[in-house]
Amino acid sequence: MPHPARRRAGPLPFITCVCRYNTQFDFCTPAGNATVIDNPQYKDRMARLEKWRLAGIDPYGRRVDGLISTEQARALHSPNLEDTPHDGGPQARVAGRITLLRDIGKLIFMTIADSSGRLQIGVAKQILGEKFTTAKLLELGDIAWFSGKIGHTKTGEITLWADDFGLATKALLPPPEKFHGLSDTETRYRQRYLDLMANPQSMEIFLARSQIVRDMRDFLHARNFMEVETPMMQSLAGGAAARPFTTHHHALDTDLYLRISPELFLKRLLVGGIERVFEINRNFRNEGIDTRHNPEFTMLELYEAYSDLAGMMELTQTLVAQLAKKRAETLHAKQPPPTPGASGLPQIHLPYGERVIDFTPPFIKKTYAELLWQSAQVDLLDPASIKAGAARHGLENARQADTDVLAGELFERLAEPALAALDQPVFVVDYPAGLCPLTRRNPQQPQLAERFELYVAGMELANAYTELNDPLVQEATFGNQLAGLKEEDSMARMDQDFVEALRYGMPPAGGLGIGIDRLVMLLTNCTSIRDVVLFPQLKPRS
RNA sequence: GAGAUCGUAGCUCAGCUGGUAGAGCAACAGACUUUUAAUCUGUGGGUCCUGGGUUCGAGCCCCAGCGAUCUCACCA
Repeated sequence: MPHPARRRAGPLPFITCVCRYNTQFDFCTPAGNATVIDNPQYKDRMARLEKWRLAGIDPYGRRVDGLISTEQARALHSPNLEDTPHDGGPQARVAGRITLLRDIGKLIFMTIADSSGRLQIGVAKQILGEKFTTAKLLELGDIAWFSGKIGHTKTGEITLWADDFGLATKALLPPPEKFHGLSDTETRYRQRYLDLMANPQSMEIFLARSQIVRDMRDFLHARNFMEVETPMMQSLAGGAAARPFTTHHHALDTDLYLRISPELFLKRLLVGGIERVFEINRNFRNEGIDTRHNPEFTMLELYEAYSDLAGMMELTQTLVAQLAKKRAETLHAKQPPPTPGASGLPQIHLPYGERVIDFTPPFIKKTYAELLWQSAQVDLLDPASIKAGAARHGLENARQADTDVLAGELFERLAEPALAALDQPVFVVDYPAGLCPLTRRNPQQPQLAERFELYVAGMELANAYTELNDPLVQEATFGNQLAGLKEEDSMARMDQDFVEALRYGMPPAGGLGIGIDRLVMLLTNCTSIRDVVLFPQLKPRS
């Protein structure tokens, strides 16, 4: 089986060899990396590495059996200190990175960190015997395992008294400063591993993110949704309005786009008979980067046959409130809630930046028209009023542009800031139809579409609608878009295959998208998306 | 795209009106059997982001560039 050629990025020189699959692999040597060579502590640690080798120990060890987490080890100690002897309760074996080291002669206290937390290790010459000399070689940043009895010190710190240990991995570069951690934002993002090892708060955010996504999947599976994966490389980037990234497939000699939305493929699955379907995965949009936008971001998108906007609203509210409740309980286990429940009803409060968001359902519901009227004194259903409002507020394209587009601009400029001031999630409903080419229109008021967006702290968190399943209307809408918009706006590209799928019949359905990164931001009190994306996109270092 | 702020030791940060580059942690040498950011004694460590300019003299002032953060703009 042929292997794809792999190349490691970076400024290092490459040595190319031919492996037995007759495929070229590149390996980089550390020799060319000036920043490493110039670091004097690197040389000191290289010397230490040799000492391990001279002691007959491979500084890059192998598998370690019988490990428990530091959290489990800690739990082996009885809650009452006196019930476990200070110098020896149950036997345990733990492993982790050495984050603190206090050498006081014939006794060394180390603090090791694993993904569950931290634990103090007592390394005493009296207990460890001859191996103590080797243990003295351990330094900050090394990864090691320790066996011993769980006890405590006279100050009450739960401690594993090591009777055996091993070096798992030697660290050749020093870890970040032990007390202040790593605060340089650029290094935190570019070398996230340093952030994770030095800043427990950062680790906690990504653990929380993982838990949130997992709970979301559980929630959807409980409602009989089926998870799927649809193409990320599409020959037409549809389902949203955004500039796509372009790439090229050599064998097919064809340009492809990274998807900006999975929508049109998920709806094809509705046609195929998958009645409840969801996907949690990346979308890619070639647009600006700021505290709320990363070029690749994770979306939950789901479709439910025989449902509609109201169904999506119930699902969204239940899901978001449930996730927020769990998060609040986690936080409140550590510290009391920011505000006490006022009315005796269960309250779900989470801190966000300077304020506290109340996720207690039901969420507020406001119509697009009423928000537009309050903020811009414009009547959504009166084109003349919109035109006048656009002119009044100095929109450049007030004369020629479509009134729904103008209303959308006024809404973003004037109504969204007002939404940002609210400390509760808000459903904005009844969007102008011209802004919703994939949405079913309101039968009573055809100018409006059956769509909502959920705003929290001024962020668009969710977007949902009653799906348009009439192929004739869909084709006409695509056609109108095609006529009116620029080439680079991908909604303007007619997806004939999708329209054909609709002709076979797509059940009436509700559809929903939730921005996972933004949801995690809200639930973990992060005001920048870069703090909830492990490796956010930054400019390459020159 | 515009503005503001920032870039100094491995890390966290000082640096006065422009006058020989500083601290803590980390490192190195040593002491220490209950520490908790251990402590104590001693030592070494710098492309002050890069390139120009002004000046007798620039970490500091000026210009340009690179990178970052935030705000605004763009983004249905």
